Amino acid sequence: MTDDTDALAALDTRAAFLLSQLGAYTAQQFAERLAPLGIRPVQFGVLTRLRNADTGVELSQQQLSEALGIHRNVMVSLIDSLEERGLVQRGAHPSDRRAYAIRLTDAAHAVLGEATAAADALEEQLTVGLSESEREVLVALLRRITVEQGIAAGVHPGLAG
Amino acid sequence: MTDDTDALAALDTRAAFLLSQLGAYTAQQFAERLAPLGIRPVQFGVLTRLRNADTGVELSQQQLSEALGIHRNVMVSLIDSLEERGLVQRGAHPSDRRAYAIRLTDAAHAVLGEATAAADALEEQLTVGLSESEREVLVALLRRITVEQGIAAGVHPGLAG
DNA sequence: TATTGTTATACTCTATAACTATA
DNA sequence: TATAGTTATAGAGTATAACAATA
Repeated sequence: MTDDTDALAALDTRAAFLLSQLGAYTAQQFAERLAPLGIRPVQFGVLTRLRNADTGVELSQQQLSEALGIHRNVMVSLIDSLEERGLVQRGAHPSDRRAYAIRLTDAAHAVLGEATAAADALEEQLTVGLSESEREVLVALLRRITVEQGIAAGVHPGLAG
Repeated sequence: MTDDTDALAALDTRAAFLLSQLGAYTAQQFAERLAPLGIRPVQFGVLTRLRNADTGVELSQQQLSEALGIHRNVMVSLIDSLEERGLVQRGAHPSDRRAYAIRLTDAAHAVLGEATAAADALEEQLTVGLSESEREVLVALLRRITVEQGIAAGVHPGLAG
């Protein structure tokens, strides 16, 4: 075994490198699968957060920013793009005249369905070589790391502003 | 359980989301650990590739670009910055007068030692909650995914140009 | 006085094309 | 004719500061 092979093998035995490498690959693949729907992963995150809100609860841009770890300045153009795309509407906020109440349109629910199917397909693509129990072991280990590292559920650092 | 909790839990049961989330976090942590050394992850990749080269083999910028999946235009300023930092030198290429032979300096070997220590510390930080056998299971599963997806060993998509 | 949404600015990254010198 | 290195340019993304309206 040459020095070169040793060193390359060493990279592949580091969880840190593999996580970073696979994370970038996965994000790229997801972006490509979302592209035909006209949205990017960060916009999918906004739409998902809005869908997950309890019925009757009005989310402002500020609340969306905090929930997703995105700066409120960035949220402005993000909501702009979603509004132009016809996926959200800026409505009057019931209790704060400074804020907007961001609401999903019917078109957004349709797009969310297709985006969820894209996420399912990607999950299948990534774990095609694993048995169901292996997939569960992987997810359990990854979840334990996120908990240990204090990463909030559903908050993606790569989308942070 | 509310709709909100269901949906958040669902994100955390997707290997794809966890990989993307943890990958971004890991890359961020590594960048922060490298910052005191005055280099970024992509520069660490270049230095590592140079160190891994067989003794006597001269690597050109073009060869580095191909090995790391970075565009050659980007490699120019990358080598510029490493040269200004005193970590590499552009020497005459022995067999091609169009190309440079990129060589590591003594300072680079020192920095590589510290960077490797930083990578070790990050590996420890990420896997502190896992037993040694759990860490091995995780690495084995991640490696199988990279092989299945056709991701070349040591090539990081996030550094691609 | 603090907060919501907004805009402007600058800085970094990235993607593309084109140029030169050599092969 | 193709390749190695370089430069210029434009676009995207990000970070900071500041502003008007409202709390």
